[in-house]
Amino acid sequence: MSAPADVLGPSLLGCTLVRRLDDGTRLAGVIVETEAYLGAQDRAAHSFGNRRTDRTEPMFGPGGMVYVYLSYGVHRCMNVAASTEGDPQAVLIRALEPTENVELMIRSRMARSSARSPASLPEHRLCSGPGRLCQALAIELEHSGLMLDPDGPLHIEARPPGWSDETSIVRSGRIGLGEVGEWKHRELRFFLSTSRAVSGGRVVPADG
DNA sequence: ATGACGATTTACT
DNA sequence: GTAAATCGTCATA
Repeated sequence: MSAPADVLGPSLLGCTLVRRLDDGTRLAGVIVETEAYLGAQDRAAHSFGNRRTDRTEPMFGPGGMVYVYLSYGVHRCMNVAASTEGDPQAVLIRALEPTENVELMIRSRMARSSARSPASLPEHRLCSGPGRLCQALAIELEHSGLMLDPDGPLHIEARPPGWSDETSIVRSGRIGLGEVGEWKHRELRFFLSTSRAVSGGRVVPADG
């Protein structure tokens, strides 16, 4: 977790994000899409220019600290702080392939969105976006500032032994940014080309 | 105290 | 493809 964000981002693909509910129930999915935010120099990062506030404080924490923020007044997005304490880099988790307690995740999504029927939430769309996965795993603002911890509400498990999807990792420009100059086009989004659960535009750099 | 602004999702045309 | 929803955060006063 102390790797820089552009290294941590792709290395989280294939790992499993686990949400442990108060009663011990596990909601989980394999990470298939991430984005790196490089900190003080990155015009697209909340921590650009070392902007340090109550909200962005977790980005300044040690690698493995969770940063959750509210997007568009509607959605939560979860990040994991990268690098070391004081260097505000982070990796945004953008999509998962649901694996554990999927029925419960569907119910969690319905309770937190205007979705009316499970039919509108097929497995490959359940967690295919940063806001969606937070709905499915019941990730809230109150989780911001926690450390990833196997005994806590959130943690990340290593790739299974023999994981061999390294070759299907693809990169592209980040999604949904405003006017941030060159930073808009730097390839800091990482996803598995083999996954159907990645969000929105499956934009691959020229030739594909 | 107030006003502007989103690292998005959904429904509808 | 377009548009609306919706509120915490941040800057300014």
